[in-house]
Amino acid sequence: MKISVLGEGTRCRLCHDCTARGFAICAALDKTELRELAQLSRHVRFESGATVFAQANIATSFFSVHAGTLRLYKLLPDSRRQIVGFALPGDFLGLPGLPRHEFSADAIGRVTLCQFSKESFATFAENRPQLLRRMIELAGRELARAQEHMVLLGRRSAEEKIASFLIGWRDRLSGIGRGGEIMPLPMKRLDIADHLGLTIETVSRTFSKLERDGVIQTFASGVVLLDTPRAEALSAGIS
Amino acid sequence: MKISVLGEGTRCRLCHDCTARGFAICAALDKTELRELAQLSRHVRFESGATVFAQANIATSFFSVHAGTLRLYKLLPDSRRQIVGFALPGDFLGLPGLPRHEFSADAIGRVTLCQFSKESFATFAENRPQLLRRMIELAGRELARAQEHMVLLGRRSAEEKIASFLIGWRDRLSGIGRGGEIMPLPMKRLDIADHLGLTIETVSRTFSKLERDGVIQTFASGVVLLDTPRAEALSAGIS
DNA sequence: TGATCGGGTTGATCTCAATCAAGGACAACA
DNA sequence: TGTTGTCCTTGATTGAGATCAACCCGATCA
Repeated sequence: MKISVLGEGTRCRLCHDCTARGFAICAALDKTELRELAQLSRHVRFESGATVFAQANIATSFFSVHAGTLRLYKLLPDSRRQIVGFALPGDFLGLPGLPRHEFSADAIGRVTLCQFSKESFATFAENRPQLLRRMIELAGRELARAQEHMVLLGRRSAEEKIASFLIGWRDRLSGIGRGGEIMPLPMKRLDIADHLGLTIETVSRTFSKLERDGVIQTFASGVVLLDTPRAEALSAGIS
Repeated sequence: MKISVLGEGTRCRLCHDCTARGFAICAALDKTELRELAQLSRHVRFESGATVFAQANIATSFFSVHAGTLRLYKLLPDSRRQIVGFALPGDFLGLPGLPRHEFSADAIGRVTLCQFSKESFATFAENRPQLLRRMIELAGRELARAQEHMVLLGRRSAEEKIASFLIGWRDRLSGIGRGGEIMPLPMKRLDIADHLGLTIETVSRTFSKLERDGVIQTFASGVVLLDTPRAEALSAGIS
């Protein structure tokens, strides 16, 4: 496995001016606690395509995404794949109470994470209601996102799916201060297809259609929303 | 709204020999706390079809299901519907951190719930790590279920969807001690369709096919799994 | 310079589930 | 007893997206 642990010296510096701290689990902690938690963590890096953890394996760690994007997915025995989400900086991976990983996670491009042993994190959190409440909050937000995605998978057309995906991605990026004219899409067409319950061909055709209709413009570096109201209408299911 | 609040006298009796207590959040509480929490709750009853709360409304209460089944669903503006789940006794409804209801909930048959004001529940939970951890656990379990459902919606055939649904329903019922030869399905065909991303006709046809193939047998009162291994194989995606 | 490869696009055809349409079973009720 | 309404089933047809197939483009490399 392509995993490299960064040196001890890097640890605190990373935590100190961590760009993800505002939205990560750490937001619930004061300075002292932050330092204490940093002692329990190690920073790990994964190169593009590397698997951080695999579905059904015993989960021994929690992770907090520091930089990069991950795809989180479940596989069926015949290798059909459903990407249940993409993780961005600030996202917390792992759930107390479930002994095994519920999905696999791998890096899209280079990724760095804070890794905590489940036990030590649990001990640390045990009597810190503020941190526990923060975990509930993050879990709730994740659950809301999952439910919204069920609507997409169960009840939307291909065009609506792509539009929803783009609007949702834009919102997530701007939520972590990465908004901008041109929106990077680090994942491949196949990832998008497996996220939206489509095939790669349908994704490609739908991008082409949206471009032909003047809703978006695609570049190697990402996508620009030309007709945001139209995209938002499609995303909302008005049409 | 068809809502009736049960008398004060009923309150404690219900809590005392509550059939859902073992799997509800209350499982995290000791006797004293349980009594204290009971003070904050009121028991409410909804008749079949009544709406407990509606999507996008301000959430002022949390609920814990005491008896009955609810459908939890999201609507698109043009009235397409996705049922994101069914709630059973022990399920907790509502999430701290989100001001509005993320979905609507209504009763399938008669339902009774424990209702808590969000504020008083939050105050009660504030410094009870055990309760907070229990909430994380329940949220995590719910999230895992949501992700499994995404696989179903995005990557499974109609036949696999129905088989998965039946197996999942069986497991949930047995998880709350309601397992049995004949499995009641309180929801209508349309509910199943809107849960699985199908139409009512496809659900009906697929039930017929599974019955023709000797996998299930349907009765007015529910369904019997005749060929469980076959149903489980379909459910797992092996076929 | 050409060969190879991964990722993406586009066209032709097929298929599974949606849609359209009709009718059956059963309960509630006048 | 017939009427109405709800829920479910079944058949015929359609259509959105899957599948099959070909090709494009840029990067890498011999």
